[in-house]
Amino acid sequence: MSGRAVTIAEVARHAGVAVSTVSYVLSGKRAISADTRRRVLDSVQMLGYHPNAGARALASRRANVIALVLPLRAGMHVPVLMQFATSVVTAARRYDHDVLLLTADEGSDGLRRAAASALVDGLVLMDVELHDDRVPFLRELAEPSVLIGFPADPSGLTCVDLDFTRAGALCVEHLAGLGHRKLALLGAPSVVYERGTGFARRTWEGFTEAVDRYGLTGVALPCEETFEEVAATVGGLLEHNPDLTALVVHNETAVNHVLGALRLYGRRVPEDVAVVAICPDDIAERSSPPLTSVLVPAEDVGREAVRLLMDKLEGRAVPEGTLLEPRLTTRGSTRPDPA
Amino acid sequence: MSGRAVTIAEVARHAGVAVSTVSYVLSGKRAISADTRRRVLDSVQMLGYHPNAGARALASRRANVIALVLPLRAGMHVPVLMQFATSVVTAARRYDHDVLLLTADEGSDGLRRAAASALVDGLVLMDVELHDDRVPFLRELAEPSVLIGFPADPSGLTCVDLDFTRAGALCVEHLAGLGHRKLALLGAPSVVYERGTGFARRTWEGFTEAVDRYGLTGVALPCEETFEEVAATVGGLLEHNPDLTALVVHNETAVNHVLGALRLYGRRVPEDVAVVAICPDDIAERSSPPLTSVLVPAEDVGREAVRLLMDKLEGRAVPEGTLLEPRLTTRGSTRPDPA
DNA sequence: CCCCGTTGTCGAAGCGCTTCGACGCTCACC
DNA sequence: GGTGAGCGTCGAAGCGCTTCGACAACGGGG
Repeated sequence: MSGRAVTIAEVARHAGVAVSTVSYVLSGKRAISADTRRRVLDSVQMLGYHPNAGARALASRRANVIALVLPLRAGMHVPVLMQFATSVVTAARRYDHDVLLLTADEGSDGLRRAAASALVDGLVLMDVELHDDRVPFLRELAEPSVLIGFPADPSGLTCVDLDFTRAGALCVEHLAGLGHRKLALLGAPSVVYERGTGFARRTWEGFTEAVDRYGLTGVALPCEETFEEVAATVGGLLEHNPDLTALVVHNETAVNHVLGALRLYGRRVPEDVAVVAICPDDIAERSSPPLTSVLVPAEDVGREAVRLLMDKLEGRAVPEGTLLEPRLTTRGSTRPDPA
Repeated sequence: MSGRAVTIAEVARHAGVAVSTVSYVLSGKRAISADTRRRVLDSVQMLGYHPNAGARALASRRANVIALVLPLRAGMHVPVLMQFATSVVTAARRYDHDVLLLTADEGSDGLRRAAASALVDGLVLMDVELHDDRVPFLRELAEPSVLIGFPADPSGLTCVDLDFTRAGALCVEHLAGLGHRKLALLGAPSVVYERGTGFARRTWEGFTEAVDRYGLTGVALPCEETFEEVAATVGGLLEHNPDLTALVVHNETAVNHVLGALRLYGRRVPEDVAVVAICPDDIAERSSPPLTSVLVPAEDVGREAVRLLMDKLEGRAVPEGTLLEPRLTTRGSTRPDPA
């Protein structure tokens, strides 16, 4: 543990073989007799050998590290970010890679630094915005990258995300199936739309498109995140749309405030108003009543992003865009329209 | 950008000096004439040279990377974790270090791997529990580490945290100063206390101690996180303690439910019940009314952890325990007791 | 005027690993 | 019995950097 670290040379000596043989045993890049392999592996075990990452990176021109670039400011809900991060780490470990954490506030320079110094072999960027400075840079970069989220022009890139358009539509389909005719979407705070964050817009479009397709009436509004603003929005909505029977909420922070506001205005969920949320499962489950929801499959997206990056690292071709199919879970907040 | 990377040898050739001279210019470890320095720096600029991290690590026996170990499951509020993480990254960058992200689910083995392979020079562990498996391991480890949070026995380690005992006491002092005589603490979910998470207990102790010291009456309860459980807890509390005028809430997730429950029971904040929260500022500000709060200074804790780790890496002595002083911000949820 | 301490620079020896080419075997095949 | 194709192993050449010791060149003090 302490003192000088064990080197491959010591393992070789201990096992009575050449250094290169140890290397080949460990990498499996050449055939080695079962007998020799055993001896080497035993020595590795015995001496507690761990290959030096720097030396390995230098010689093999592969750091076995990928970068995970966090968004500067969360356009998405923070716990979801965290789920992404841990799922990326877990997935990367399965490919024997580690994860270097970068924040977006270094901008493209940070990415260049990490890539040019061969600190990392590839990059995963989270929460990419529609018009992101780093996108042109990534196109030029020799190191492969995968984006979580879609920029306005995804050509020449590799992007993964939940299919938010489908998610918005799915909510409408569920509600339409229950007989609701008049729906509303409460979305992200308006600043998020102005910033051009893709997922918020895409949900909005999916909602609108499905409402039209089913011949329903629907209204979509941005939604701020303090209780008072939410209450005002919900109040206005109910007042102007007395026949409203269903709400789609795509705003993790506000969703509990929405339920609070409905309580405040004496509307029961789901008897008077049905609610579908697009949010992580834990929020949906912890609400009262538990919410029918379409979850953001952070886990899956992270894993998929890593898989795509590994494919690119191996030189395999990958699709430009990967959209993950949303799944809706029915819980207590939706029920056939009583009307 | 693409093609082979620029090496120090190319810089040296371009500047007409020896490789070692370039190295010394860049590291500043030997005196170099202003003239030579200029030439070298120009060449670096011109060629877009970035030292190869692996080679540097190999030769200097310093990776210039530290590990950040995320908790397996959040005992603390997730957004706070994220703040920690970004502040650690930002602070590390100021010392010219990068951050490798590890999850706790690899346990001690993961730490050993990262340390033994010289991937990282030191470790920062988040959300350490009172009886953490990794603690004995860290004591033995040659690489220095800093813990965020205190284990039961912090001897031989370096730990940083907010002084939660003081935070609990500070809330009581604030309320006592406003004339409140009968207080309650709503804490973390009971499972957190059972798990032996230090910060939850310490707040509890600080609260209790200060209540005694001021000769007040106080009751402390764990608090679950669904609206219904919170409402039940708050309801029971109000019923059994009709003279209760103040609440301390140390549970970021539940705090909005607490406010909702108080609304539900017709108690106005702060007229009927004063509320002090221990939570991040953004939650306190976004509540209605905005909450008087003691914030968890994630930013400061992360920065301090990195500073301590850098000190250890340089061989400087550091204190075993560092407690950060809490600060209370008065907002709309507390006001002199009307009684 | 000589010697020695500074200052600035260079060359070369690693750091610990991967990988390439070489080489000695064994064995199947004709 | 000769030949060629694996198979298993070895030695050595780097990978790109840091750092140590050496050494000119230059002054200042005796």
